[in-house]
Amino acid sequence: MGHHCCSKQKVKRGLWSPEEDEKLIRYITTNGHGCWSSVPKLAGLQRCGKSCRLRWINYLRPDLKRGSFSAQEERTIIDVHRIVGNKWAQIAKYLPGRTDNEVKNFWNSCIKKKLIAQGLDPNTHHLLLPIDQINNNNNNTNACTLSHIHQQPTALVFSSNTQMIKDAKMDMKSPFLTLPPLPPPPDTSNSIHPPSLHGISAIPPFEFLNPNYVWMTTVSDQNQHAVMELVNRSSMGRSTPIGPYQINPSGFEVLEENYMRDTIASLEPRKQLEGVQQQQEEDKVCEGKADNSKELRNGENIDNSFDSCSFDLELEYSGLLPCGTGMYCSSTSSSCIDQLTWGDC
DNA sequence: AACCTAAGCAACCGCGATGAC
DNA sequence: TGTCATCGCGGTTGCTTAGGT
Repeated sequence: MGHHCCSKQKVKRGLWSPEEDEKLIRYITTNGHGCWSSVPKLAGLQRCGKSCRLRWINYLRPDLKRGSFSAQEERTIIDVHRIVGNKWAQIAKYLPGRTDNEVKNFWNSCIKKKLIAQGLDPNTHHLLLPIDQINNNNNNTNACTLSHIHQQPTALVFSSNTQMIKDAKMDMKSPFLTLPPLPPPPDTSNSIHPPSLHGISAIPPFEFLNPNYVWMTTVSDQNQHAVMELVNRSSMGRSTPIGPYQINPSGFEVLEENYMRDTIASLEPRKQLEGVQQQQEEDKVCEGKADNSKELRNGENIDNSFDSCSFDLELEYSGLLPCGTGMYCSSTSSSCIDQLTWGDC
């Protein structure tokens, strides 16, 4: 049985033969596809127009990039998916040479499983399990606990008690340092807008990171907020605050977005930042995402998760990082947070 | 070598959006 | 304004292949 659009035609189904591919390529390269429903007849194919279109878009187009996805592409998919959800066509716009079908298949066969294995909900990108459960599973009961889920490249989950955060500044070389910014889609003039960065709640502003900077985190007692600062490595002590963020079990939340944006813009100006900011006003979806970051995890109100005397600072830091390049190091000493670094150890 | 299983991928299906009439 | 054809997208299916036993 053919498609409804070509049920009257006798059409072939299944895999395309090289001869069929050649016919379709020859026809489209010389004539263009025009009306897809007429393509099979004009090209001499026993296929329906829909099948021809799909074959061309997903496989025969000359600008397609074949082969496995790079770490950067994987990173991009995760980041955009966090914002737009299962909008594969929109995600694919950020990956030149990749099709929505390809992105979708890669997500379902690879990324989705990785995220689940890391205890992250692939739909919401939030934690599936309570942080303490993850810690217990790792059999690490030290007060300064780092739970880098083994062999899982895209997430880092760690917790520490309040006093340590107060006593020590956390110097965390971000795993995103080597990753380039989220590229704009090839054509931003069409109806598909670049995804807004507004409301990204589960991650620090990775796209603005620079190898010359390290993250420093302090905790504000009154507001129960953690303030993240970017500190210039070459002039330690001269910090450039990016925060404040509220750090909650769901991740980071920017409390003063304009402050962050202005500061970041001065550090790492992005060409498309203005467009992104405009889009922030329109992007209701992302507002919802931002609200989600305030929502409960395991039924607890976020405010309640910060005990005034002793709360666990929990950072969910999910982002793409190829296996092996982001080995996470931890010290078990009481001052270990000072020594938490990514990389060489 | 044969069988089984899971992963990866190409293709199909169904539905909503859009535009022409 | 309603109907129909077409397009585009997301979800799903099923085939192929690689790896393990």
